[in-house]
Amino acid sequence: MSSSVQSVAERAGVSVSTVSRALRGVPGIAESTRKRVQKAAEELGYVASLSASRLATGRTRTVAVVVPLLSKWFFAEVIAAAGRVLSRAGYDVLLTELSTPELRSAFFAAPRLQGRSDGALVLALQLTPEELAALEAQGQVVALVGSERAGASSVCVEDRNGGRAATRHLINLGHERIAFLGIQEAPGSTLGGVPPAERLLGYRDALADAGITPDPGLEFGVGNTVDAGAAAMAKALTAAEPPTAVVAASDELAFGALATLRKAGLQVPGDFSVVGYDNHELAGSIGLTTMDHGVAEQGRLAAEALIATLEGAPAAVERLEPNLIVRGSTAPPRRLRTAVP
Amino acid sequence: MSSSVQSVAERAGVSVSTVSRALRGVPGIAESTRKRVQKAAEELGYVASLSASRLATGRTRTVAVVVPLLSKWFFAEVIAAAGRVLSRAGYDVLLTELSTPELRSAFFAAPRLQGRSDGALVLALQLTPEELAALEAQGQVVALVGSERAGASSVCVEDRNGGRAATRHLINLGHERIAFLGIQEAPGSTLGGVPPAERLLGYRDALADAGITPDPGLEFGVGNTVDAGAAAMAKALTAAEPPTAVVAASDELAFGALATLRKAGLQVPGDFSVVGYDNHELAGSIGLTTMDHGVAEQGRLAAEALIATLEGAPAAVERLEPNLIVRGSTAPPRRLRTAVP
DNA sequence: CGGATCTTTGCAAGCGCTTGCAAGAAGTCG
DNA sequence: CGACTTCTTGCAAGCGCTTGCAAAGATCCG
Repeated sequence: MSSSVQSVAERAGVSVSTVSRALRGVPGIAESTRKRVQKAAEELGYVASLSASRLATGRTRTVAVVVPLLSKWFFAEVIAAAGRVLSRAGYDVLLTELSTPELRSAFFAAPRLQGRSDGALVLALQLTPEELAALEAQGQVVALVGSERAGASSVCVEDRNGGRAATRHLINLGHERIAFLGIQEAPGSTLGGVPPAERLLGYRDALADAGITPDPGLEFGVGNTVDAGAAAMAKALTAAEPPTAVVAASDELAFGALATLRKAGLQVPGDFSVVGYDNHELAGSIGLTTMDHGVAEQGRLAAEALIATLEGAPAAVERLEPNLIVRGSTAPPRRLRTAVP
Repeated sequence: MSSSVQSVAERAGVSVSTVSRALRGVPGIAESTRKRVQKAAEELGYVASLSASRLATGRTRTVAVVVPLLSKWFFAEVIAAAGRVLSRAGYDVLLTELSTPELRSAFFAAPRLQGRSDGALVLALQLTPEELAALEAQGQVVALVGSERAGASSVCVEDRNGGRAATRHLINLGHERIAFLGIQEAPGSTLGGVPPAERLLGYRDALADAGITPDPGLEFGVGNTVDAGAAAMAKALTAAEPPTAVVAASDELAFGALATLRKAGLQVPGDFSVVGYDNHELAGSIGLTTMDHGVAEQGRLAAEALIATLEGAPAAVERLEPNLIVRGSTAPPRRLRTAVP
């Protein structure tokens, strides 16, 4: 169990350096010797000391995954996908949740990854240049998900196209009064986990494309929770000329919107259409039309990019195109449906 | 950056051992010396090498969190809560997802935690005695969530009481035909992440308490997903004498049930009552009556127990009592409601 | 068959920190 | 003021593995 290279060396009748090389598959060891060493190691139940080899090599074969909030489905899903890739490649996964501004600044103020990991996979946090520099100063190779920075690998989604596609879908169905529920961080928060308002811009693009004059009164910015979505939807319904459809910047907001609509006695999609964003695990069961942006794939790709960079490849940027998934929450507005039986 | 104790020692004009002790706050160093050393360290941007101190001490100050499936809300929530406690106590969190039987057996077959962590926090997996022994043989202190084993700390929920309370709530409202949607692992799966059917037993207890003869045709065992819940609910509705309420063994199943009921045109709670189990983050927004069993608290308590054990305390077992949270998905059955205006 | 060329192995010097032990400095007390 | 504590600090021996370099053996070829 706690046997050392020494003991294996003695048992196999070779030197420690031979044991080290044999067990790690370093070329330059006779196959017969290697076998003998492996046998001895096995008989002794030998397991190389991680700390010792890390100290000697300076590499940890560990990747830190840094995430703003673990309990959100999106992050859990990305981490899971990235984790599978990483552990298959032999990397350990160190988890760091930066759920408050204090934790965030403390994390970047001290060299908290130094000697702990070879690379960092940073999800969603919009890193300041200083923060990125801090990570690099700690010897971390960094890969980003959901943002882009010079010098780091990243995978991001063409959210503007996504917002546009979601909105265009509604426009194509005949909707003209379309609300937008956007994600906006609480004013005081410096967590900075929210990506720029690309989705909102896409929404405006689509309206412009269709020659619809945007109504600022139909754009809402709220926290990314079901309840916030419900509240915003309720407010939207009180407009002088209420919308007939809504684009939500996340499925969670959309779930809230659906709850409000149901409570208001409006049929979806009969009276009102809803399109979400994320393709949340529950979106399918609920029948929500939404934008899929390959959440698991983002994790996978980012992990692969990070591993590649760790093994010497240059940093790479990957852009994912979101995809509209039409389910049962969207349909032509009632006005048109009665006209066209 | 990559300065060593040496350089700090020289700069402060002391020996390396003094630096080591000064920086770690070991008693027996004059306050003035400590100050001087700290200053030197700071000026040099010195950060102690983790691998080196781990090698020297034999402790990693890392805890492995082992979980069957990361992307389920329950696990993410537990991990998040545990992670906060652990990192506040200065422990790193190493994440291991055992999402398939192959990964599980590979994990326990090799000493994968040896030298990587001091302890393991194992969620939901019902460890075999051999698996637990394997972890202990690797020098891990282990704490369990959702199961109980001799020699390990654990926190678990009185699920039988929970099932009973959920069911009793419906009985008190006047329901008599009550279905149960239970969680059952796929037959081939050896993942073993599912706790024993305590909740089902509680359901039967409650029926027995009320003198209702249980109808095996109303008990369903399915995978723990929204869709499975929806399907099972659909089947339940086709019974010769259909139920008027259902107890679901998880909120996810309950979400599925709600979807089916809505699709079937049944009003909840007017025509049908549903009670879930978990108090899932979305349960509140959806208005689901459910059993809360302090998910985050389980993580917190388990992490605290693990830390305590790592610091020498004996293993401890904590039992949580689940709590009924009444929301809008339960009401007296229609028969009664019309009788009692 | 002898020297040149590979191959295979061992030596020893790290990697950077911790810690038991002992020595020197300082303080205490009768 | 000297013997005895009590504090502080340094020495040096690890912790267990990796790796550059050189030596020893094996192989090859004219």
